[in-house]
Amino acid sequence: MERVIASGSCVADGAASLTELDNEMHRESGSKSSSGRKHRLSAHEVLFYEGDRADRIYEVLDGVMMLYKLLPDGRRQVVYVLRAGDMLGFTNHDTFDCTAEALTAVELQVYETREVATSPLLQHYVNRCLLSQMEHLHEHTVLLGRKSAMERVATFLMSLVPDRGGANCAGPANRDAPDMRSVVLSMTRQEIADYLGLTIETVSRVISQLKRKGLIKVEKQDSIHIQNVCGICQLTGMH
Amino acid sequence: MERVIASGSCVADGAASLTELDNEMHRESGSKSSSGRKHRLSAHEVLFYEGDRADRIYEVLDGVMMLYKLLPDGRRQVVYVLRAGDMLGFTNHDTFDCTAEALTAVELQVYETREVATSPLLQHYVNRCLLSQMEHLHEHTVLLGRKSAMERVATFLMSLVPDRGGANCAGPANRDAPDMRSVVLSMTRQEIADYLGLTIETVSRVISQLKRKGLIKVEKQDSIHIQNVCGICQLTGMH
DNA sequence: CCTGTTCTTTGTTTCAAATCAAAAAATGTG
DNA sequence: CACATTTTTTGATTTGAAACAAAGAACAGG
Repeated sequence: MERVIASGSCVADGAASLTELDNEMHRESGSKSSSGRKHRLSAHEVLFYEGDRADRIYEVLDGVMMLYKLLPDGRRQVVYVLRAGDMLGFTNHDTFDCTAEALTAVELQVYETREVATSPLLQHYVNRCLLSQMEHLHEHTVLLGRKSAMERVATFLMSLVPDRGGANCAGPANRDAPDMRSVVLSMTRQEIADYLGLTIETVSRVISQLKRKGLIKVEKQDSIHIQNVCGICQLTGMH
Repeated sequence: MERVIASGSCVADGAASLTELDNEMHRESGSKSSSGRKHRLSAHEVLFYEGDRADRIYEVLDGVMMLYKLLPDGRRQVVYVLRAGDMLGFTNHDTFDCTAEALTAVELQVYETREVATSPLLQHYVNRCLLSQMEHLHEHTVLLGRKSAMERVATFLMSLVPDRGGANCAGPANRDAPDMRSVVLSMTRQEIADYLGLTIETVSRVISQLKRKGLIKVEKQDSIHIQNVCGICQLTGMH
């Protein structure tokens, strides 16, 4: 992945299949009138660029996306990671303030802006998403402003453990044996680094440290087995 | 100011005077039915603590407030600075996720949660605020994750220059001679440090550097004369 | 106006993470 | 499956900001 400092260009239009029924992933208010189109992205495809005209909002039905911003010299900061149920694309202005890129293959529900304005149900759901994102951003602000590299990585890992790091966790995942969980990162080391405000080398080193301490086991690059959830949790700086 | 790691306790109830008319500071949709109460805080008074039950939301009519979070060991991160027109207190849950403290004397408009639910006008305004805060948090995330100390302070100063750092700037302020502006910080060095993810010493040193370079002049502790807006702007990392 | 307190600045030292460099794994492709 | 490419890991060194320390300014209150 080259770190181009591009901008402009827009949605890579894909198969806009009119899909069956609203998936039951919504924790909130059952069905949300499945009038809209669906949109599919493959991994690392860009949905929209910062500065593009904003005319629709999206709900992640499946897969993982990220929002990021670039500085002119190429430094990147991932500002948000979106998973099933999360919404993206809302803005105060008529342009997007971040670039949205798929981390994995992604399925999206597409809503027109006016569609949101007319549906109170949808509006309510969008609002819930906004508030939940805001809260998460507050938490992430603390991470970036005040936590050590080890604390950042530990916090990141905990956020992937179902029912431990808030709502935003990776898929179904196994919650069988206590203190023995597997999490799927869905991000490269570089993406994790750009999310946690670190370098790729530091992320790698911290993961190695945790491995050496026996707290985690790296199954695949992308998949980490957390041997000791409590141990990791102690390292987040929050306990 | 001692850095207590307290929590609990609640709103220091003050003079809930029923005030005249809606102030005309609202850029949005003229009058917002001035049914509500007003609330006044003096500098460094806490409006609510993280974890307190959330039952009302507030609009800053005058003065400056901050939202912050504490880690158990006392590290603090200021996650947002609120000025006239900004709203605070909305949450996904029934508790606040941050502590809200006045940086200066503050006047607030108080809205009951149900009040917001019933007024479409108010709801619309709250939404605009949410989106604008979100956008600002994204920008601040980049600052905390990727910018140097110098870039952080320069960005902070620019945010206080009217019509240069987005909406969130200090009061009316003078926009007379080009390239000659005075900004009021409304924050101590410690508060700035906790906002920018730095230490008080680093903030002080960077300000001294800017002083030596002749880009700024410190009038009072709290008030900085920006001699060369372009110069500071070049240092934000965004140009 | 003096006096204690708090806040800010400046100097010195330390350290965690960045940078630079290169080997080792993993991944993809003809 | 061998080869080229990308990603990750590990090592050595540098560096920017933190931590520690202390002097100097600003401020509050009697």
